[in-house]
Amino acid sequence: MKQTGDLNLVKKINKSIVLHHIRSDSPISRARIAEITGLTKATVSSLVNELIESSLAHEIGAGESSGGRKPMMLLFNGTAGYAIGVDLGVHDILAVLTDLTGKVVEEYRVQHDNASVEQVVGLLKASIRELIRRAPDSVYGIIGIGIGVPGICDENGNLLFAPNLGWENVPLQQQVEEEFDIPVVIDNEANAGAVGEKQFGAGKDTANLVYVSIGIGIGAGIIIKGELYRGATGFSGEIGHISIQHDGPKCRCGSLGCWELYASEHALLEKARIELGESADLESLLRMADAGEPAVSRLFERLSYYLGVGVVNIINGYNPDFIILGGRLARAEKWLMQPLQTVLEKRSLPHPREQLNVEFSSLGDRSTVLGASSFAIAKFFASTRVSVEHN
Amino acid sequence: MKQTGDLNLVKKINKSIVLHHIRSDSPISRARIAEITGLTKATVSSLVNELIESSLAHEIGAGESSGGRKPMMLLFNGTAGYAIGVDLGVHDILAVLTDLTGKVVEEYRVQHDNASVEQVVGLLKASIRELIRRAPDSVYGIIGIGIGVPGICDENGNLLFAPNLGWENVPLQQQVEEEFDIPVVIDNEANAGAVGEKQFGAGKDTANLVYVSIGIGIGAGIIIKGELYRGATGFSGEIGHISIQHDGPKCRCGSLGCWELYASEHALLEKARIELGESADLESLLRMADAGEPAVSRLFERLSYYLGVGVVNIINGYNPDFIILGGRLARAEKWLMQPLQTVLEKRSLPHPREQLNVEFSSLGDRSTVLGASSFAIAKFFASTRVSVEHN
DNA sequence: CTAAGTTTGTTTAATGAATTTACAAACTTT
DNA sequence: AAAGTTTGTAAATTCATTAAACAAACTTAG
Repeated sequence: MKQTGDLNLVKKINKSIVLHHIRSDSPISRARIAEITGLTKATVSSLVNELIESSLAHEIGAGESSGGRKPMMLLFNGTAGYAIGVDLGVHDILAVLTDLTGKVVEEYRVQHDNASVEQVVGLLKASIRELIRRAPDSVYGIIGIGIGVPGICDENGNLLFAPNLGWENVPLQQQVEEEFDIPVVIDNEANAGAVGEKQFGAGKDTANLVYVSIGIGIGAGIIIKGELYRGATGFSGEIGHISIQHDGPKCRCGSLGCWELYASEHALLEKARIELGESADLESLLRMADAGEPAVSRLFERLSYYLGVGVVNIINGYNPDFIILGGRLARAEKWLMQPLQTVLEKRSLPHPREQLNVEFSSLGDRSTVLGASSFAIAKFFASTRVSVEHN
Repeated sequence: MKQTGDLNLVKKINKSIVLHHIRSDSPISRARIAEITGLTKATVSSLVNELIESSLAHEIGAGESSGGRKPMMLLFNGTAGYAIGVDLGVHDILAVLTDLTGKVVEEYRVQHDNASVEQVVGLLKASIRELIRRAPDSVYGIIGIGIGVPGICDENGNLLFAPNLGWENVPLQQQVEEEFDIPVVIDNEANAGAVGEKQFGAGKDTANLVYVSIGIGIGAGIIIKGELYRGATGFSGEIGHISIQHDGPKCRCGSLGCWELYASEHALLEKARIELGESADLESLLRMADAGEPAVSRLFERLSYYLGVGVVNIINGYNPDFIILGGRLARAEKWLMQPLQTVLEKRSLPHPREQLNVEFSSLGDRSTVLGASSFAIAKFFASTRVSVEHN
């Protein structure tokens, strides 16, 4: 049912607002918070003191006077607890331990051969266990685990379908929650990546962005007005299966001419195998391009073109003001960026484009883990203390 | 700045919840509202009495007892005020006067030849003036005007670009507001249509739907979790310009192979001209198809195919659970539905499709006006309703 | 037909979070 | 040193919700 209003809600809202400012505008004084929120100084004072009480904020001493008594500056206490973010990849697992600000303090990587679900989930749990072991002591301990997966999930944290892993219907959240008895959030790796970029990457100051993850397949995470947008059933952005050629080759999804048949890493390697007469991986293709092999540069150029076609569709369909390209293929930025820009300039509607920015991810392969950890932190603040939204 | 919490907000929230139930579950008793909202009987009683005070609800007598005192049933007072909804078309204007429940009480239609912006806006104002003249007396009078336009608008109600009208940068909201001194909302006709369908049409029980308006161009209105979704810049869903053939014919938008080049009314008529050797309008094509002309049926069949290709893109990209096809081409439902369904079954991902429904609009050409009027009503309740005390 | 139980809706007192007003402490400026 | 500013806390007030009590209106069991 819908949330009704009462004093509890009022306090929750205001505490959330106060904490938000301490988190994002720190160091900041009580008086300044009162000024920008419109709350009275008394209210802010009381809420801040409760936050200090619960170790989420602390005073760090007096600041500069502006003509009167010196303000007592407040800081968010990022080390009151720690979160774990995991990127469950098709061939490897990347897990990080972050503090409550999202800063990475420990990292753990492991390859897997994807032999069986049990084995991979076992490795996943082992990674988490290792990071828990390494976590510093803190007031709240490990407050949550976020996992980004290469597939679609439902709202209960079941991994419904992960084609590139070959998994179906794995109750991942339940399994991990039972193991560690810590709140777990599962979401698509592109959604996590979008949040990661929004929070820590190029999209920091943007309320509307699309993160396109170009790996073996293509996925997208869409953030509108600061919030992750999921489709009707909780998983959206199967954007790799938007057709860019209605009579193109058949895709395993049933449709024809899907974008991901043209612009994914898989598509690139396939084309390379055909045109170069031998199979190569992305790393060697990059080396060959660097060495000045024209056939390979042409491959990347062709890929950029198709990438651009799909990105134009995103622009026209979703109308973001920032597009961030990530995933494994982001390493080829050098070869992709310029031709991509050309396609966009030629093909996108003038109105949406005006204020549009396109960039490759600056977080390397960490977009997803950072976003996943961010999910865990958000859940902690939503359930325990206060709800966190806005911008 | 963000809204902080105080007692005012609490009351506003709860009053809004109570009114919502009176609007949608009426006739309903105070006790029942308390039961389903979780508010106490005392609170509900107090809020209901204020709503009655301000003429938005009234008592209609006792209902059936369920083993105790008979409940006093409440009704929403739909005639406390009236709203005007307008569909500004490329060749005509349709305007309606509705009560606060959205029920149409007066209608006004007029053709226009789109000679100049001034002339058409003049006709628009005349239509509104006529409906205001015809409006019954009421407590609040005309509470707002909503206008659906065939183009993209910004949040200030400026019509930025309407290609099929040939208009650019018309401050429509301002012009109409100045004329009548009544709050005005401007939005895209497809957005309005989506809201109309959600409120009064096939999409009543659906939280996630896409309304595709297939007219001279193609537009879409997207509703996610009951709310209209607009892109970053306040106008989204230029879905007609998603490319379904990356190397297709050039579109005026700059891209190639846009959907609307294949599946709009304009595309159909163009194809008809070429294949039949003479130009015809939609109405005559429908007559010819009814008369059994195989060349014409083939035209519709071909159109359905392209329609399907784009709809599959919508399904994969937005993941709605209801798609409603409206606009002028909805009249061809008979010829389009079956082949369209075939394409969808063949081409869409299994997961999204499972719970998907596709239907043609049942509101005829009224989806947009009803949605537009609904915008006006929503604006009234969002701004005025709660602060109607102590006038 | 009466007594007991139920349901509805109002009244009254209590709760608690924010606001308003006042004020002390700590600065800067003149 | 006096005057003015700024910060943060304290006390009193406000007000919407809740909780508890209750009267009115109705049904049902015996």
